[in-house]
Amino acid sequence: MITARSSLILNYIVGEYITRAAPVPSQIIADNAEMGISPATIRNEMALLEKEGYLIRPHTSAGCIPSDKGYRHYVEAIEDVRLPRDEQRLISHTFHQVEKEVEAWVSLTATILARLAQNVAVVSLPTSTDSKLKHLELIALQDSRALVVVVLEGAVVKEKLFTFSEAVNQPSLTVLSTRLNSLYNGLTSGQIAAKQIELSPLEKQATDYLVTIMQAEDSKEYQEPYLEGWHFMLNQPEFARSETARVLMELVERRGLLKVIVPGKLSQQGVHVIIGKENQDEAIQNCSVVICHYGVPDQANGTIAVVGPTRMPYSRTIPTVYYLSSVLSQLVAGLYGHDIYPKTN
Amino acid sequence: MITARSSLILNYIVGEYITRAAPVPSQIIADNAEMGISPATIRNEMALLEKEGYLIRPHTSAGCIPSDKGYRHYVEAIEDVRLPRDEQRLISHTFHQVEKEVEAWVSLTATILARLAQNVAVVSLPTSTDSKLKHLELIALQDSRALVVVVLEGAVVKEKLFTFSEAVNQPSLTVLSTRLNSLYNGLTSGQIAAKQIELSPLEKQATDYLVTIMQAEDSKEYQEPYLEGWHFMLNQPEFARSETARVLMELVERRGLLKVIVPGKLSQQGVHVIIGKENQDEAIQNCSVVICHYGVPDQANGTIAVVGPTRMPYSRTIPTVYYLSSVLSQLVAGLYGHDIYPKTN
DNA sequence: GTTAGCAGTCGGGGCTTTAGAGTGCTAACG
DNA sequence: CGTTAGCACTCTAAAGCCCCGACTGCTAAC
Repeated sequence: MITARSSLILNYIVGEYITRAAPVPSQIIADNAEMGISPATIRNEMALLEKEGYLIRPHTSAGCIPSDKGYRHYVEAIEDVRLPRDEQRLISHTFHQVEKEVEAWVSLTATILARLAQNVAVVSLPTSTDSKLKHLELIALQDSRALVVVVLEGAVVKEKLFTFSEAVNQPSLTVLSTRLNSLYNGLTSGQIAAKQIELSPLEKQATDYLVTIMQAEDSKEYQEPYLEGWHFMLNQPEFARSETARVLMELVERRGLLKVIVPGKLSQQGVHVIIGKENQDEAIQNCSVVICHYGVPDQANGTIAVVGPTRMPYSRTIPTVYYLSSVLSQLVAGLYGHDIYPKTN
Repeated sequence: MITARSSLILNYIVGEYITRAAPVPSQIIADNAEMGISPATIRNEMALLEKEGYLIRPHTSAGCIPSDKGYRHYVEAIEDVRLPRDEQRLISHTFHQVEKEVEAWVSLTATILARLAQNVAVVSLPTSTDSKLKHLELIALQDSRALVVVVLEGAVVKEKLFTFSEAVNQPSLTVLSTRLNSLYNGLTSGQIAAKQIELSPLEKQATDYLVTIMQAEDSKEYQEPYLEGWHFMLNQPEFARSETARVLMELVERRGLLKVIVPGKLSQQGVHVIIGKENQDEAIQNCSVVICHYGVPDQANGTIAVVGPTRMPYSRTIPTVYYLSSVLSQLVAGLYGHDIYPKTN
C-alpha cells in the first residue's frame, strides 16, 4: 500500500509531468506542491514509489516519470468528471448553431473534442441493431435502375442504387413503394424477411433490396468513425519523432481503429480510461484511450473516444468526453422521440 | 536552351533522385545511364545544368538534386499517360466489386490512389452547380418535426431534419410532397425559388426547406474531400522529421486543403502537375500536386489529386490519376444517364 | 569535345569533453 | 524515527573535434 502523503506526491508528479513532458525533479515538487517538506524527504518518498512500480526513472540521476500504474492511480483519484458550467454552455451553444443532422453532430463532436483534448478524437455514428422501417421510397432512374431510399427510425436515411430485372418507371414504382410501406412499416429487417406473403417478382426484388440495406445498416458497427486532431497528436513530443503516430494512422486507414481501442467488454455506463499496456493491441500500448458510449440504450448507440499519449491531461479529457457523450445522447434521444432523456449533469 | 544530351542526363538524374532520395553522383549516371560517356563529361554537363537552374547542389562536393525547374522539365517529358493494361484491369475489377454508390466509388478511388501513389490522395465528391430535383419526400417524425428527403439528378440523396410551425402527420405530408413533386420536378433551386404561385403556409415552408437543401448541395464545392494515405506521407524521408506533414494535416482539418491545392484557374481537361514553389500557398511549397478533374461537364464535377513531396514518382502518379479520373467520370456519367461517355483510353 | 587523374571541399559519424541537472547517501537534527 | 542539509556522484545532452570518404572541379592530355 501507499500512504496518503505519497499518494499526494505521486499525483502531483503525474500532473506536473503531464504539463512538462519531462522528468519531474524533487525540487519542483517541494517548491510548488506546498506540502511543507523538503526535497530530500520527497526523494525518499520517490524512491519508495519507484520500488512500488508507480514511477520510472529514465536514468539514475534524473527526475522520474509516471508508469502506467502511476497514471492509473492518478486517474482513479479524479473525482469531478463535470466540465465547468461556462464551458458546457459554450459547447452546447455551438451545437445549437449547427444543422440538425446526426452527421453534423457527430462531426462537430469530433472537432470540439479534438481541440479541447489536443489529441485525436474518434466518434462513431450511432448504430442500432434492430432498426425499424419508417419509410421506403423507390425512384426510377434509367431503364431498370432505381434508387431505393430507406428511412429508418431515428431519422436515419440510407439510399442505394439497384438494378431490377425488368425496366421500371416512376408511376409503377410509386405504387410499389406505397404497397411495401403499408406492408412493412415499423418492422425490423428480420421481421420483413420472415414475412410470408404472396409477392410479385418486382415486389420480391424490392423487398430483398430493402432488407439488404437495413441489414447493412444494422451490421455497420465499428465502421468509419469521424476522426479529428491528427495534427495535435503530431505536436506531442512523444510522437513527433516516433513511429507511433504513423502506425496509428495506418490502423485508421485500414479501418481498424475502433476495433482496437474498444476493449473487449465495456460497461455501457460512464467514461473508461485505458492506459498504455492495459490496451489489448500492441500498436497502441504507449497510448491511452478515454472512451465512453453514448446513445439510447437498445436503440442507437455510438462511441466517443480520445486517443493520445499516456501523458494525457486526463483531468480535462475525462470531463470533456463525459459531457460531450451526454450532449450527443440527448440529441440522439430526441431523434427517437424520447425528449426527456435523463440529463446527466 | 538545353541540348538533347543534357536533357537526357537531367531526366536520368530526376528519375534516380526520386528513387534514391539522396543526391545523385556523376559516377552512378555514367554506370547506369548507358550513354557511353565518362563521369567527367557528365560533371561538365551537370555544371551547366546547375548554372541553368535545373539542378541544385546541397554543397560543393555533393551530387546534385533537381530544382523545381528540373522536375518541371522531367514532367514535361513524360509522354505516356496511360496505365499498363493489366493494372487498368485490376483497378476496374475492384470497382466492379464495390457497391454502386458515389460515396463508395470516391472512397475507393482515394484508397487505391493513395496506395499506388504512396502519398496522400484527395478525392472530392462530384458536385453540380445547378442540380435538378428528381424527387421530394416528407416524413413525419414527432410533433412538428419532419425529415425532408431530397433526391437530385445523379442519384444524389440529401436529407435534413426540419421543424414546421405546426404539428404535422404522415398523411398530410404525403399529400404535400405529392403536390410539390408535381410542381417542382426537374427544376433547379433557382427555378423553384423564382416560381410565383399561391402556396399554403405549409407548402411555403416545405419549399423553403427544399430550396435550402438544394442550395447547400450546389454550393458545397471544396467540402470534405475523401483523404487517404497520411501514413505513406509520414514514411517519406522529407516529411518524417519536418513540420510539413503536420501543417498539411492542420490545413485538412480546417477544411482548407482543396482550396489550397487547386490553383486559381485550371482547365477542365487533363492531368495537371503543380511543383513546389509553383503552388500558390506557402504551406505546400515543398510539395507537388498531381491533380485532375473528373465528371460530366456542366452536370457534376469533382477533383482527384495526389499531394506528396516534390520528389514524387510522377511517371507513375500521373497515369494513375489520369486513369482513375476517367473511371470515375464514366461511373458518374452512368448516374446521369450518359452511358456512353467517351472512354479515355 | 572527351577523359583520366588528382587535389580540394564538405558533411557526417564517431569520439571526447564539459556543464549542469538531479540524485543517493550520510550524518546531524528535533 | 522521520526529516533535512550537504555533498559527492552519476548520467545526459550539447559542444567541440577530428577524420574518413564521397564527389567534385580543375587541369592537362588525348
